[in-house]
Amino acid sequence: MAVEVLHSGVLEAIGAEITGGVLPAGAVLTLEQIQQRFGVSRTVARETMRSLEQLGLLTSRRRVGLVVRPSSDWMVFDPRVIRWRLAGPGRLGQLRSLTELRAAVEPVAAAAAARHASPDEVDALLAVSARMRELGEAGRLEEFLAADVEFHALLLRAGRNEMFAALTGVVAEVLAGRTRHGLMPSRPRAEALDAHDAVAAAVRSRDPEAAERAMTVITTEIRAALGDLH
Amino acid sequence: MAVEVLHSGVLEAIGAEITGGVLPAGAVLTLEQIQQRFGVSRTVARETMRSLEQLGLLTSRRRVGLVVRPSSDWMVFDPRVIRWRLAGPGRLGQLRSLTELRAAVEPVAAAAAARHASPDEVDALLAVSARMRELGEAGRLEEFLAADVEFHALLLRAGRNEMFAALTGVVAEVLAGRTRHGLMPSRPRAEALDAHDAVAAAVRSRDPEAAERAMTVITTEIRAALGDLH
DNA sequence: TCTGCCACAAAGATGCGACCTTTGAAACCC
DNA sequence: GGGTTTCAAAGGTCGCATCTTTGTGGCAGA
Repeated sequence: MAVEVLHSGVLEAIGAEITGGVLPAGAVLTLEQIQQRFGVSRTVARETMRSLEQLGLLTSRRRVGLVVRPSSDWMVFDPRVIRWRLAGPGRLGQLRSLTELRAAVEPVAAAAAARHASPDEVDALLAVSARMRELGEAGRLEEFLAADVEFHALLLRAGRNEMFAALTGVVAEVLAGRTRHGLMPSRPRAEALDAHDAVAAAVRSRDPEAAERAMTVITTEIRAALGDLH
Repeated sequence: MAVEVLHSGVLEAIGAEITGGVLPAGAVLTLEQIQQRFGVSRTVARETMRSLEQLGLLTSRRRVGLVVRPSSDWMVFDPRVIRWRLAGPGRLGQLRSLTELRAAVEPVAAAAAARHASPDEVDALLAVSARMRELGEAGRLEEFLAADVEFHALLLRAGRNEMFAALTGVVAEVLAGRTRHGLMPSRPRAEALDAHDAVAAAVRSRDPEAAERAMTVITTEIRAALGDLH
């Protein structure tokens, strides 16, 4: 990340504008405009355009320009798109739909983890859930968030399914988003800590059903917390 | 697809080689090689490289070249990556992981559809499930597949959750993949047809739990069919 | 001989400007 | 008025020049 190339800056700017609704579907850009606005060469403008095209944010048409596509065409699983949307208006809706996805996948992933996790992964899960309890009870929210992310990442990877593992980034964004938007109690609830312990314990005892149930407790609580914001 | 630009051809070729394992993780390409091998300009080689980079298939490092990344870094939700992998070796593993994802998401999506589907969508679901029965009993597999894809696409969209809707392409690929690989009986099983009807009926009567149960019947059957191939 | 610093070169990153190709749309003809 | 032709706008491709980063090998000192 350190040495981000030129192209990225332009991408970030336009990507945020499109996902944030500043540039609505149907709006038209041209390479020329991009070059002038950002003071970059055609090469860079073109590469940026290609990136945006791959994200489904726009399509390029000869003689017309770069046309912004409707949100239904966006690649909403892409981490960048998720980040932009969580940073813009409509972030609550985004958080809600992501949370529903989590609620669907994570229980099943927990069951898979109970079947396939390696001994090392089991140990790591237990260790992280213990750490979550310490940090949570000490009110160290920053570190608690990091541990929470690690817990879910471990679990998703332990299921030995690359599609689940690929959702690690999504879950991390959701967790971070919750914290950023004050949807977390100042001290994690004891039920949440217990549920994480229960998931880890179920994985250790190779009990898929128990793991699934315990994870469902977690996702249900999260959905409830989001629901309160209606 | 008609007017494919140059850049796409190169992308397809290299993308397929990487995802197919011809170019293993750690392999190194250079822009120069790409230019010569495909007879394209540096611009095209660069744009291709950017595309592959966004898909997580490789990273570019100065003084080194374009390094192929391990499969754990690939954006496995991207439709192109899915298509390439289903076309190459390891397609069965890919089909299996995608099916697990479906099994996790679709029941929840069915429940969401029961809550949020519009009257038009309900009608469409009922119509398509009826059509599936006709086509299935007539043994017209091609058309049956198309109707099947439409059914699941409708359902995913009706849940009013963009993340679910974004999985339409994944489901379509899985269904098509099953048919292509002879995992479908020559005549769809009556239980499957009944289950689709049951999902549609549950959505009509706004019964999320019933919709979820009925969809679980479908996904369970599919997983069983895949399991037989061990 | 081993260690560390430095210069060189390889390969990507960026920039430019010319020319090609497609295509929307206006001008024109029947 | 409708179909056809012409034109120009905007992306697509190209090749080359220059800049920047960084791996590597060589040289010098301990």
